[in-house]
Amino acid sequence: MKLNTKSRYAVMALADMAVFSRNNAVSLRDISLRQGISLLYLEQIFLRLKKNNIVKSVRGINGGYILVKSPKELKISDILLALDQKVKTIGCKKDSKKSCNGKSTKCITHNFWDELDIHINSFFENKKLSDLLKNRETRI
Amino acid sequence: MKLNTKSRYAVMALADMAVFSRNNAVSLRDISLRQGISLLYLEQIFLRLKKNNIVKSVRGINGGYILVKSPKELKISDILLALDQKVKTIGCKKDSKKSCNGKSTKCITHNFWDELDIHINSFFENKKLSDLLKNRETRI
DNA sequence: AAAAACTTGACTATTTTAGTCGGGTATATA
DNA sequence: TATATACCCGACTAAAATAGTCAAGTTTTT
Repeated sequence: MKLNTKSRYAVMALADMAVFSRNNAVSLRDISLRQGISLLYLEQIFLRLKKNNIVKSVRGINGGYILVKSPKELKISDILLALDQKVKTIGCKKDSKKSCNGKSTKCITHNFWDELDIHINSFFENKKLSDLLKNRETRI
Repeated sequence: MKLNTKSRYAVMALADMAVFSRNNAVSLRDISLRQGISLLYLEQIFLRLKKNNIVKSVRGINGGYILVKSPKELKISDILLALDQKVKTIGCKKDSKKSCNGKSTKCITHNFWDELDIHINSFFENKKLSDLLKNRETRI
C-alpha cells in the first residue's frame, strides 16, 4: 500500500513553489534542480495540475507556474485528486449492481474498507499545503 | 493508492473464519466457495498467515485452519503485517544515510508522509477482527 | 531572431500484481 | 491399509501499473 511517485512529486513540487515563489512564476527547471525530480516528469505532472486548476502557467522567458490558491487554502486532497489518486482501498466494484466478488450482497469486509477510505481521505482533506511548511527542520 | 488483493482477501477470509468456525477447523475449500476467492490463491495467503502465527493448521480430512487469537484480540494490523503490507507511503529511503531523492537532508514533504503513515497504521492497530463483524447487514 | 519555458501525445522498460501450476506431505475414516 | 481430503511450498507467468523518456511543437520576452 503506497502512494505513487507522481503524487509525492506533485506535493513536493507545490511545496517547493510555496517556499520559493515571491509573487513570481516558478519554473519547472528550478523545481527540478532543487528537488531532484526529472524535468520531463515534472512537465507531465504539471500538465495535470494545470488542467485541474491547481496551478496556472506563464509562458515565455521568466515564465513558470503560479499557485491558483494560497498554500493556506490548498488542500492536499485537491492535489491528489488532480493526479487521480483517490484512496481506493477496496477492490469491490461500487458502480455495478453486484457489489463484491461478483456476489449480489456486500462482502463481509465492505464496510471496513469504506471506513478506511473515509479515515484516510479526511486526513488529506484537513491538511493544507501550508501545513507542510510548518516546523520545517531543513531548508529544502 | 490501494491495498492489494492479498491483504483484502486475507482479512475477508479471516472474517469468514470468525463467523463460521464453531471450534472446528475451517477448510480453505469452504472459504473459497463462500467468499469467491481462488483456492490456490488462498493457499498462498494462508501459508503466510500461518508463518506469522495468525492461524494454525490441522491436516488431513476435516482439517483446515484455526484462528490463533480470538477475533476480539486479533488486530487488523497483525494481518496486514503478515502479508508485508506495511503502509509505506513515502518513497524516501529510510535506511540509508541519504534520506530523500539522494539528498543528505530530509525532503520538504518527509514529515508529512510520516504523519500519514502514523495516521493510517493507528487505524489498523485499533481495529480488531471482531469489529468487522458488528453491524453486519448481510450474512456473508 | 533567439532563447527560455510551457504543451502535448505517444512511447517504453521495468516492476508489481494477481494469480496458476505441479508436485509434494499428513491424517481421519471406511 | 487404501484413499480421499486438505494442508505445504517453491517456481512460474500473463497482464497491468509505474515511472519515466522522447519528439515535436507553441508562446512570449528580450
